[in-house]
Amino acid sequence: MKQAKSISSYDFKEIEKKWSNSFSLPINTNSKEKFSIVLPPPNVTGNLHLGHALNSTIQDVLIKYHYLNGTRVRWTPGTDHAGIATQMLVEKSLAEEGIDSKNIDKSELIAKIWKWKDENGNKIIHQLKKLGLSCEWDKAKFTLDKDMSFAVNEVFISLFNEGLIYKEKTLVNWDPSLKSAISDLEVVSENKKGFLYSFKYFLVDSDDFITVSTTRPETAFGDTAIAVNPNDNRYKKFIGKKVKNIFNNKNIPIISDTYADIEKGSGAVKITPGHDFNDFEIGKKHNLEMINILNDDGTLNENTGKSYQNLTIDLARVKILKFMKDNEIFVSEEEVLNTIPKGDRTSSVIEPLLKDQWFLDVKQMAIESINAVESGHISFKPKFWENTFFEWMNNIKPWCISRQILWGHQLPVWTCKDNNSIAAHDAKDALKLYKKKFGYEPEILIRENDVLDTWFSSGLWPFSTLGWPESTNDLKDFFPTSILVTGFDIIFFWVARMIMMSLKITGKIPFKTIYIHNLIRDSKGNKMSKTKGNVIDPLDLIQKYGTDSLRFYLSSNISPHSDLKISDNQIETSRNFMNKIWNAYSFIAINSDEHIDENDVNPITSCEHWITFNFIQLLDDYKKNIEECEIEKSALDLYRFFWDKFCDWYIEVSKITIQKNHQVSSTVNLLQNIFKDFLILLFPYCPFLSKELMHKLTGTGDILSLPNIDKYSYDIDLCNDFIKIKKIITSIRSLRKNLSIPPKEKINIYVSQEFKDFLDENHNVVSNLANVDSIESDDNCNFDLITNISESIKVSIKKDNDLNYDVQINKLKKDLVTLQKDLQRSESKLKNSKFLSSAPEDIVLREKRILEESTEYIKNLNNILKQLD
RNA sequence: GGGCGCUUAGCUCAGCGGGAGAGCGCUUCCCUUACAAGGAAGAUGUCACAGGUUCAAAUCCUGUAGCGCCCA
Repeated sequence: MKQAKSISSYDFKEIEKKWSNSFSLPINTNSKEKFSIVLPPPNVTGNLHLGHALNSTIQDVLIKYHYLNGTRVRWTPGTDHAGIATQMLVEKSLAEEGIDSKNIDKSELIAKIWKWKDENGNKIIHQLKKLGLSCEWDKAKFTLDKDMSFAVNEVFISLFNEGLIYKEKTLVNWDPSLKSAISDLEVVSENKKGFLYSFKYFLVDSDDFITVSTTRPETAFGDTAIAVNPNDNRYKKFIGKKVKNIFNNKNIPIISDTYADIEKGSGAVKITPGHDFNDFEIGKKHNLEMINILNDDGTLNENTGKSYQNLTIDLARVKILKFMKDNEIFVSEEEVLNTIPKGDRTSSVIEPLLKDQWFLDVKQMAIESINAVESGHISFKPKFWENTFFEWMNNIKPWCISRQILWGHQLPVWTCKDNNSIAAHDAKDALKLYKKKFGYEPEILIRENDVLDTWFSSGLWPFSTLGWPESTNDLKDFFPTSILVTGFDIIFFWVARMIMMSLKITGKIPFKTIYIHNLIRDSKGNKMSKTKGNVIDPLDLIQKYGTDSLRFYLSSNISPHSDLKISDNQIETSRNFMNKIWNAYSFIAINSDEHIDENDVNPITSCEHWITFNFIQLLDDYKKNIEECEIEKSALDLYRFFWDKFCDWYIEVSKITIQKNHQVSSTVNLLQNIFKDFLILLFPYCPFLSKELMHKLTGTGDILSLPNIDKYSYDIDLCNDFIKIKKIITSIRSLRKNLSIPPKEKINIYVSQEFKDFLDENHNVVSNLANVDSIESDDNCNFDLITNISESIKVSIKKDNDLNYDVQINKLKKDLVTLQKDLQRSESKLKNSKFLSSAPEDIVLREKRILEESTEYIKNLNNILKQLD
């Protein structure tokens, strides 16, 4: 062995510092193949969390792999303006300074939000960059960029002109703290203990009454009917009559509708069309009056009378219950679990409220999206997510796209006094178009104040980021994109809307594959949340274990069926793997000259043939798995190949070859080459370590294409020889262990003459790796042996009375039992004529082989055991 | 209430029609000159339960139970 060079130890921090920001990929100009991804834009308010790390690592593995495979790749990053979240955040920080945002001029507040964005909005991008991603950072977009906004307007105008975007006064989800409408998707249900109150409505001029139940007694001010089921014998006689609503002094009708469930409660239900989505439908059907009883901030309004006006709902509820009791119409209260709708951003209780809002009719777009998935033009991976997608798309409702907040894309709609509206890019255009459309000059055109739902602009992301509506080369080359990688939580919010928008606006699918990955949970399986205080910061993990370790951990532990429970142990396993690779490089470095000859890769020893064969196999599986997006399988293959094969056997055998053989250059060259090519395969997963070691090995950190596999060759017979050698080495070590022979003590072993001839050629390997002195034939030996036997390999050492054979005997006995089971199974299978006629030939042959081998094996084992007893 | 997913070694999870696997943990031995973040040799399972299909089921089908998620 050559003189040891000074070898540093694995220090990921140094490596990461050295190679940070060096992962932009040169363009594969010659390729016609294209592979493109758009990064799900994180919110500008965001901080890097493990979900981002997982999400972007998956994409990075795919991008780097496809790049190495010679494809032209494009990965566009960017950020989302996150309307509600960002505005709330800025308002909160203003409040901390003692400034109430309500007292600030609108344009001033918008300016403050922009200032915040300019100062803090790139934080998440900087954090993402730490991961070593091959995004095209210089092409990063922000959803409020000029060109993105232009695209938004363009889409809006087109949908508006088609009549799909319209304004309607209807019941919407109203967030009283935001004073804005939100979409049904942004409402989350929360279970909470509450009460179901029952009270009486007396019929007009009668002592008869109907009992109704509600969890929201204060809405009685808005009750405009009582519904009973037409088949309910108790109430049939009341249908068409009226009850007196003493809360709003109206006589309200008793209507007949199957909506009232005979079995439920009293069977009669109060109808509040102004504050309940179901009741709203009933109200429309029966032409009922709709009374709004709430102010925009959620307090009661003038329609509830002076003594209730401006009370909060909680206070009003207490008061109205007292009123019911005082007036002897209160019947009962019962504790129940009810679902409270809350805003996903604000956690405020959401009120259904009658409001003028803008909607996008997505029904037809949804049908076309379903078709695209059903026909296989777009496919989900794992496929079962398609069901979730279909379920939602089949029940889709018009999308409320207007928000009464400041931060976002202002609706490009101008309205005249006479309520005619026109959509346009700017006021000048609007005027021109208005005249053209309506045939006269409007008195004054006023732009809508509302801004669009944030998801409207992100719905255009796959094509707007590539330059649409301009017909750019990027759009031509990289749209539709190849794959979308995202979490299941935004299938409805984002994925579905991108599909709808893309099909509608461009006539093309936005992406061919949707790769849905799961969540990352804490080690106990709990969802990470700030309130629980169990959030693990990926940057902390990077600090502790290194970026490559985190990336390798994440990409090798994805599971399509279950969430990923973060585990320090497993990250450590990845870190150990990095260290192993580093150290293997040290070994190679110590034993190699300055340069590597990339063409000298002819295997000589059986081990070299074997490792070459295995590397070719690895590359094959690796490509197949990544192309199927099963990056965790490739990661595991890399691990197994490198640790179990490359290090445990190939390096160990190479040591012997290098030590014993003076002509080592071919050995070292092959070692270097396979290691170098392994680094290429590692690169998509662990870019820092790969680049560093590539740099050390070749003098350049360039990793530009997948290994050229054609230069490798192997002889399968020699591969099989090495498998035999491995087995005998293991067998000797096992025997040594079972007999408690110290590892350092050299032993003589005895094998069959035939096997001895085979081993002679490989004497060095066996004697070194099993610490064997001599290998003799057992044919004519005149003393007792103790034997280890496995499959066709039998190895013995001389019996020595100082040794204890019990462990070995027990092992052999145990083996015997297992073998007898195997034998029985094979026998019964082969006796079965149906098995012989139905099973495929290779299975039958294998069964026959097992039978033969285990028979022979058992015979030998029995003989040996007999001798030992 | 509707839908989806899961149940395999002590723990975390692969495998998804033909001889039960990995990592961590565990046992024993070894600081052997790439690596103790390491090496060697091991132990460990009615593959949730019950039926069915099949020559053959952890794997496919049906049902049951438990856990989790989504929608209402």
